[in-house]
Amino acid sequence: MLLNLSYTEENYIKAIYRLEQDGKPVNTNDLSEQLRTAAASVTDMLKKLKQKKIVHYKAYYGCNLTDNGRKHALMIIRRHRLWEYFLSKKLGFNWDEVHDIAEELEHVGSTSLINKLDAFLGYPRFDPHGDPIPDEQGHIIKLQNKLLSAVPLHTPVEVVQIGDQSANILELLNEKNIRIGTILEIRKRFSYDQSLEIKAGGKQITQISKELSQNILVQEHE
Amino acid sequence: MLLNLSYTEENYIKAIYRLEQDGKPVNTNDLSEQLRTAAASVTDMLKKLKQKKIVHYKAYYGCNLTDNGRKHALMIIRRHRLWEYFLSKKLGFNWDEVHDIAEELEHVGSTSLINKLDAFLGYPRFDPHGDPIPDEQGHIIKLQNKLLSAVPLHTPVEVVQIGDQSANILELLNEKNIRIGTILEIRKRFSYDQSLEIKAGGKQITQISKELSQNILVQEHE
DNA sequence: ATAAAAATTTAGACAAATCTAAAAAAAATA
DNA sequence: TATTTTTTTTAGATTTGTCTAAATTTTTAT
Ligand SMILES: [Mn+2]
Ligand SMILES: [Mn+2]
Ligand SMILES: [Mn+2]
Ligand SMILES: [Mn+2]
Repeated sequence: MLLNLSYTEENYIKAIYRLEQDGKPVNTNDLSEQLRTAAASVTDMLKKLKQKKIVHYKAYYGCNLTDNGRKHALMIIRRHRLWEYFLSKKLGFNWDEVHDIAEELEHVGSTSLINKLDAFLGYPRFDPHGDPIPDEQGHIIKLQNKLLSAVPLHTPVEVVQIGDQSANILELLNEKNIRIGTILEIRKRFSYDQSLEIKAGGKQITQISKELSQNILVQEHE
Repeated sequence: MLLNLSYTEENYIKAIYRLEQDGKPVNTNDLSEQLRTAAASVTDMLKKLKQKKIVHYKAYYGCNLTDNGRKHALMIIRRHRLWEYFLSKKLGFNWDEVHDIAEELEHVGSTSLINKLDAFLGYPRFDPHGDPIPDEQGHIIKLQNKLLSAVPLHTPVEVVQIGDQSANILELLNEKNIRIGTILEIRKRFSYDQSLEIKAGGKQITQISKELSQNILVQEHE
C-alpha cells in the first residue's frame, strides 16, 4: 500500500502535511515558499503526486493529501522525530542541532529499522521539541496545547512544545534558559508590540516578543 | 578539503576503492559490473570524478583514487561499518540484515553525527562481519588474516572476518553455525573440487565449497 | 463592470545520471 | 603480421527535478 517515494517526493509530502493543518487546500505559492523552489516546479510535482494518488489536485485550486498521502506523511514524520529523539537522548546532541540531521535520516525507508529504533528508544511519545511521535500505525496524539501568547497574567504554565523547528528559535530559548518542562508565568503584557515580560523557572525575568510567544506551547501547571 | 558528493558519486568511490585493493588501475567494465550500470555511464562518471580530483583517469587505461579520493572512500566505509555495528549491537539486527540498511545510512554525511555515534558505540574497531572500522582520521587496521582455503589440515583456527558482504553467504554461514569467533578445523580436503570437510565449534562436521572457503578469513587459534 | 494585481500554469531549457547502439581502440589469436 | 574479439568511448535519448519567461486564470481594487 505504501509506495516507494523519492527523497524529493517525500519532502513535498511533508511540506503539504505541514501546511494543511486546517483542512483548507494548500496553494502552490505557499508550497513553493516552504520548499524554496519555483512555483512552476511545484505545479509539475503536484501533477505527479496526483498521478500516484498521494494528493487531490485541481489546477488553480490547490491540493490536499489523500488518506494514503497522509499515511506517507505520518511515516516520514515518525522517522524524523524518532531520529531526533535518538540524536538528542543517545548521542548527546543539543535540541537545536538535531533537526537538520534528522532531515536526512528521515529518508532512509526501512520499516524494520524504524520499528527497532522505536523499541530501542523505549517507544518515546514526544521528540525533543515536544512534538508527538506517530506510532507504527500512524496514530498521532492530538495535542491541545495553548500558545503562550494566549495565557492570562500570573498563571503558571509549563512549556510542553515548541512550534517552530528552526535552530534560531532554539538558540534564543537556550539563551533564556527556557526548555521543555520550564515553568513560565506572565508578569506584564505590553499592548504596543504584544511583547511579554515573564518569569521563567521560578526566578529569571525575561522579555518575550510576540513572535516568540506564538511559538511556545504550554499547559497549565498543577 | 572533503567535497560534498552526491549519493551516486559516493557509491562509485566505494566501488573503486573495493576494486583497487592491489594498486592496479580499475577498469571500466569491472566497475560497471560492480555497480550494475552500463559501461558508458561509468565512463561519464569517471570524467566527472577526474574533474573533481577524486580519481586519476586516462581513457582506455583505467582509474585510481587520488589521495583525496581515498580519504573520501575511507570516510564512507567508516560510516557504513559504524552503522552496521549500531544496527547489530544496539538494534538487534542479524549480521545478514545490516548491510543493505547501512548502504543507505552511509550517505548521511554529518561528521559530528558519525563521531558521536562512534563514541556512543564505544569506538568499536570491527563491524559485525569482522571488517575493520576506519577512525576519524581515516586510519584503518591492515589485517593479515588467512583464507580458510589456505589453512593446513588439523590446525584449529578462529573465524575473524567474512570476505563478502552479501546476505547469501551470511545465510549459509548461519545455517552451518559459523560466525565471528567460531573455531574451525579442516578434516579433509578434496582435490576434485577443492571442497573441505571441517569441524566447526568443536563438534559439528560440515562441508565447505571452495568458493565459501575463500571468503572465510581466519587466524591461528591459541 | 473594468482594469490592475496576484497566483498559477504552460512552454522551453538545463543538469545529473542513466540507457542503447555505433564507433574506436586495445588485446588476443591465428 | 593480419584478423578477430574484447574493452572502452562517443553519440544521441530518456528520466527526474529544477529553472526562467510568458501566458492564463483568479482575485482584488477602482
Ligand atoms: Mn524537526
Ligand atoms: Mn527531508
Ligand atoms: Mn557491509
Ligand atoms: Mn552505498
